[in-house]
Parts: sequence; structure tokens; C-alpha cells
Amino acid sequence: VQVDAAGLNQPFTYSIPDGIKLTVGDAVLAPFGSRSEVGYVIKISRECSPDILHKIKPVTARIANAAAFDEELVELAKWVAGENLCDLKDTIKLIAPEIMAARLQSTLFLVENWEEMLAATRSQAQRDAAAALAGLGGKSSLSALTKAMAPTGMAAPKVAAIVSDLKRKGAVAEERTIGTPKAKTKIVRVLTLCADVEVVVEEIERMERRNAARQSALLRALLNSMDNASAAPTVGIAIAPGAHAAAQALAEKGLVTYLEVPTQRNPYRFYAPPKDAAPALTDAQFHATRAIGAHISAQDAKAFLIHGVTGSGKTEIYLDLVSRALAIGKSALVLIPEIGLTAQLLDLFKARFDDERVAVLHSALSFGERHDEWRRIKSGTARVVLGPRSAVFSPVDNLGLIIMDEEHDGSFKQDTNPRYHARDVARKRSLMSGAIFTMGSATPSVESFYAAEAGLYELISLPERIDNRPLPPVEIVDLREEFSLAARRKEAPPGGETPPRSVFGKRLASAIAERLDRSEQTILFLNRRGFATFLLCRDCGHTPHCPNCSVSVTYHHAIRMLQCHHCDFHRRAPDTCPACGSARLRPFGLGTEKVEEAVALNFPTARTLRMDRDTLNRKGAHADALRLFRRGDADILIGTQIVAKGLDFPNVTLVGVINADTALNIPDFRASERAFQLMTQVAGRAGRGKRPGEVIVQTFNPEHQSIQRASTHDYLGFYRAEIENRKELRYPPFTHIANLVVADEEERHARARIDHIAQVLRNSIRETNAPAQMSGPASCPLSRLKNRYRWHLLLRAEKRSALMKILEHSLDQVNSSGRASVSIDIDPMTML
DNA sequence: AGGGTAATGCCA
DNA sequence: GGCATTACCCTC
Repeated sequence: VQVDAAGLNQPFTYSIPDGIKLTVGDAVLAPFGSRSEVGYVIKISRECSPDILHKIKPVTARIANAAAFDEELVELAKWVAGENLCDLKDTIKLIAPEIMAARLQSTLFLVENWEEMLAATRSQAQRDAAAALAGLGGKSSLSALTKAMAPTGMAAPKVAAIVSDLKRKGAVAEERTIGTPKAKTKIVRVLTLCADVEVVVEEIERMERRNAARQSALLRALLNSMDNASAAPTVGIAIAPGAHAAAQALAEKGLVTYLEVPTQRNPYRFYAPPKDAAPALTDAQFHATRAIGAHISAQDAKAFLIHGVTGSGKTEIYLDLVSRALAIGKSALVLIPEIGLTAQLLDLFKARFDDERVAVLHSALSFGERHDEWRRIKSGTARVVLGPRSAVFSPVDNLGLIIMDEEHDGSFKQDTNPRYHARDVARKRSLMSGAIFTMGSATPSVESFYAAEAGLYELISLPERIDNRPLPPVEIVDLREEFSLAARRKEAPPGGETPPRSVFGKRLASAIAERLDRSEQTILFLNRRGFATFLLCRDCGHTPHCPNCSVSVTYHHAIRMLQCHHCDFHRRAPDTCPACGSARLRPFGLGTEKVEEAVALNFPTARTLRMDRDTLNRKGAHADALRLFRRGDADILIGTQIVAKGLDFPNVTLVGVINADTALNIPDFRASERAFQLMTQVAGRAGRGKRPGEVIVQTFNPEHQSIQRASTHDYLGFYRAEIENRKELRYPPFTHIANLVVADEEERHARARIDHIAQVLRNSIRETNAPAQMSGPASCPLSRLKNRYRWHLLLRAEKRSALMKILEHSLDQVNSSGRASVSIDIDPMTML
């Protein structure tokens, strides 16, 4: 058995003792050095190399019910670790979710002759700790001991250190046992009859004579529950609160007995959409599903990219493909950008397929719910799995189809270690299992479209909306004209002040008014939350900044707070300038909150609904808000990117982009791609029903290519121009990039380490002779985050293999190059 | 002599 | 990664 036991990136080999049965994916307790550790079985073999034979020890125990993965998923985890240069233990966590993880419970014991052993000790703290432990009966957990020592004013880390001293001295021993996992199968106690019916009937009569109403009622209920069952009931009835005493009394009389029944928690039990038959497919949809469907049964791991304009009916294609996979006994994995879309898509899947066939995984589930969904997948009951990027690792057996909706979405790449991209993992998994991989988007990522052109994916185009509905016309409003000083002067009453800068121009304002008159709905989009981007002192020019990050803080008017959007810093907004004391501290720039206020001022009767991270903190808030808007309980939906993604509201006939420029001004090679995607996606929310839609985009950069192309729904035009750009500037897909970021509280440590790494990489490029270039080191665009200074450098190569060769060659040196933390992001989505 | 501390190396 | 082992210095 090979066990990845320690925090080391190296598996260790153990023997399997008689009486223990193990399979790959089992969790085990194993001796490791002087302690016990939990490990996962990643391989079982009959042989082992002779040079380690003498050290091999047996595993201590198998941890029940923790079996998490199989050989195929281990292969996937290894591959992910290799591709992203991270530890295997980190990728094992992806296939053995934390909630399932077996946990160790450690108990501290005072040895018998501890007083003797501490006789010579001068450390009062050690004596105190030992005495406290003795007071707890000589046996306790570390946390209980810490609590017991709280009166002495000793902090938790200090107690841990003292305990460690005591262990070293031999006065305290530690025993590690298998603890309970965070979530378990939920067991419900139910009551069932265990006496003959005749006896029970007799008993009921006797009780009724004696006025034992509770007990007789309970027995009657049990009797009724048996009516339909010919034999003895296998399940009983739940015990109502207040009936426990009666139940207990009946149990003591031997009439009833308790049964423990495992049950499923259902995250969506309060919402069961009505069942819905598959509609007739349009010709375009039919051709797409037939082309892909043929490969599902062939299991030839073919990959497809569906480029379908917004409203072209991609979701119906997914549903049809999933039902094709189910029909031939295969399972399907459906990957979606984030929780936001889960509810809407889940409704569709639940309406189409049996509830028990569909499982959902996402971060808003409770531990217990996630555990149950996971088990339903593992057991093979649920054969359709819907979830965000992490769902690509779910233990689906007999996989026939992987679907990735909104393929271009940035959330498919994880931005912490392991920095995997779900698209790459899905492709790998599809190749390993033979499953068909189908991606879909109205705005495919430049990389994927390029790959499709190169023949790696088969491209399927859906250039028309269903029912030949038109794509909404997009009108670009030039804010330079709209808000020019001259224009504002002209409107101003003679002698009066210039009117305040407005949120919407005349064109957007009148369009909104029209919708309100016609009881149609409007979506207003602005890619920034809060009220104002920043506060600025009109006298000294001071702008309040975050003390931990190199950014200005955002003003939130409703709570009168300044908030940093990169860390948790927040403070009350000052009334006067902190630098010069002036009272002329004014908000500048726009946020969703300000848009909401402007709507309230200009359209007092309009019912508005704001959706951004500030309003969506509560669990379920997102789904609630969307259902409210769908019901028509609000006229205007104001939101950040969250409203751009895949929403389908037939009554929305106007989409207003308050300011398209926020997405353009980001110093990143993907900025224009992201801006184009955002504009196109948000525009696609309009006119999805019978009534035609309209889009108004306000911008200070009307001639910008992302805005121009989005306004004519011209994906191909955008793609051709962008791909030329990328080629010229040597950006992906023409090169592969690794972004190495170093961060430390002290700038000199960060600099020292990045300089050292630069040297290591220069040597590595020379020694491996791999065709690659390095640029930097330079300060990151966000030069300080969460109180840490950040420096980075870029490694660029035409071939990914060259990049990997250099990085692998220098990994040990990079990892041991100083105290500042280092992260390596290969194929980064952003380089801020 | 006992103990605190920082560097070093191993765990199967 | 955690822990034991080691070497070194400190204090009583």
C-alpha cells in the first residue's frame, strides 16, 4: 500500500496486516515517525523495492466509510499535481473532499510517575500544565486543557508548546484515535410495532379505558401505517416532539421498538419544479445533438465547442445530450460557472429528470447536504452531477459526457493552489474515460476558439436565436458628449450651477421610462459595487486608501462605510478630509449603489432590485432575488457581473450598460476579451421573450473595438482582431505563460526572493536550453494586498513543455529560496 | 546540570 | 509538515 500520509509530497509504503481489507481511496491510520497520521491509499501492489523493505510497517487501521476515490481519480489527481506543479496531497484533497475526510482525535495522558519526572523542572508553566491535566483526571484533549488553563492567562499556542515540552520529557503521552468526520449520514430514529396486531388492538382498548391518550394515539398511528404493508413494516413513523415519553413507555412494554433509518438531506426539498417534457428541438439544436450524440455511445472522447449566440437554446442541447447519455446507461457531468447559475439550471434539470438522478454540488450546501449529495454520486444513484469547477472531480462512475457551460468564464480556473483549470481537467478526464466533452458559449474564450480552429475541438455554430428572434440592437451612447461641460451648461438654468453629473444619459433615461410605461423589465449593469469608486478631497486632493492594500477604498453610502474590496478592511466614512480637515470630501466614480439611488430619484415609482456581493451575502439570497424578478415583483434589476451570466428573463426588453469602461481599463492582456464577453453576455439578456429587446451601452470609449464588436454581436470579427493582437504581442494561445508571484509583509524580503528566483530561472533556461524568455521581476499591478508586498516575474514559451521543463528543473531551488511565499500560476487568467 | 533555541534530517 | 536529535549557549 502506498499512503500519502505526511505533509510531504511523497507517498510512503505500508503493509496490509491480516484482517484488514483495503482498496484504493480508503483512508487509513498509519504510524509515521513517532506519531500516527491519516493517509489515503493511492496504490496497492504485491511487490516493493528491496531497499525500503526493512522499514515497512503495517497500517494501524482502516477508517470506515471514508473510501473516497478510485484509481482513475488518483490518476487525475496526479496529473493535476504535475501540470500545476503542486503537491499531490493538495490535489488528493480535491478528490477526497474535506467533509468526508477522516479526522484524528488526540488525547493527552499524564504518565503515572509524572511528578517524579517533573521534580527537577524549574519551569512553573510545565508544572501548572501538568497539574491542570491531573485536575482533569490525567486525561484530556488539548482544547479542554487549554480551556482549563484559561484562568492562568495562558494562550492556546503557548499551552500547545508547553504540552510539547511535557511530551518530550515523557511526562505526557499522546494517543491518536480516529475521530468523527465533519458530516455523517443522517440517522433518524423512527418507531415501529413489534407486537402482534391482536395484542396491539387489545392494548389500545385497555389504554383508552385508562385515559392513556398519548400512548393509544401513537399505537393507532402505527397501526394505520401498517395498513398498506402486507408484511411487517420495514420503516416506522417519526416520533413527534412531545410524544417521546409515550414512545418510551410503549417500548418498555415491548409493544414498539426504535429503528435507526439512514436518510438523505435534500438541499432543494422546498422547491420541486413541475415535471417538464422535452420540447421539440429546432433544426439547429437537432443537428447539434445528433452530431454529438453519436459519439456518446462510441465513447471516443471527442470534444466539441458549441458557439451559439445568446438565446440560441444551448441549454436544451445540454438537456438532450444528458438524456442520451442516461439512455445508454452512462453518467453525465455538467459544469457551470458558479452558484449563481446553479438554481436556474438545476430547476431545468430537475424538471426534466428524476430527482434522485440529479445531484448538485456547490459551496453554499451545508456539510451534511454536500456529504449526502456526494454519497449519492459515489453510490451511483445520482447519474447527473451539476456543479462548479470542483465538481469535475466528483466520483462519477461510467462517465459518458462532460458538459461545460459558459466555457469562457474565468471562475473555471481556481485562483489558489492547486491552480487548476476545470476545462483542462475535464478534457483530461474525458480522454481517460472516453467521455464526450462538450463546451458551450456565446463568447468562447480566444484560446478555445483557436483550439477549435486548429481541430482540437469540433466547432458547432448556432448563429441564430431560437424561433428566429432577433439579437437586440445595441446603441452606443458617447458619454463624452452626453456629460460634456458644454452640454451641461446648456441645460443649466441661467445663473444656476451646472447640474450634477448624472448616472444615465438622456437616451437611457427615456428608454427606461418607456419600459416602465409598458410594464416591461429593465436590467442595468455596472461592473462595480458600492456607491462611489473613491472619496476625493476637493481641497487637498487626498483619497483614502486601504492600509493593507495598494488600492483606494470604496465608499458605500447606505452604511456610510469605506470598504476595501481586496481585504476585509472597513471603517466609518470620515466627514472631513483625514489629511487636511476640509469638509469638502466628495464621492467620485460610480457604483451599483449610486445607480440604485439615481433610479429612485429619476423614477420614483419604479421597483428596483440590486444584486451584487453586498446584497447577496445571505445563503439563498441570489435565488430568491432572481425568482422575485422573474415573478415581475421588480421593474429594474441593477447589478454587477452577476446579472450578465446566463439569466433568462423573457420580459426583459431593455439592458442598459451604465459605464462600459470599468472593464476596459484593467492592465491585463485579457481585458478586452473580458470586456467583449461581458458586453455580449449582458446584451444577450434582452429580448429573450416574444417582445424584441434593446441594449444601450454608455461609454467614454465608443470606438473601442470590444464595444464596437459587441454592439454588432460580431464574435468572429472580435476574435479575428484579438487573435492578431495576441500573435503580435506573443500572448496565449501563441505562448504559454507562468506567473511567479512572491509576497511578504516586508518588501525587502519579497524583493530578495524574487531576485533570487529570477537568477535561478535564468540559469535554468541556460542549463535546459529550453526556448523560453523571462521578463521582470517587477512589482505586481496590485503591488500590495492584505498587508503583503507583491513582486512577480513572467516566464513565457511557445511550448508548454518548455515552460514545464524549466520550472521542474528549478523547482527545488525556487521552493527553498527565502522566507517570502511564492506562488506559481501556469496559464494564468489574470496577472494582477 | 538542566533547559531553552535554532539548525538539520528523517519518516515506510 | 512535524518532530526528534543535535549542538550550542544561558542561567542557577
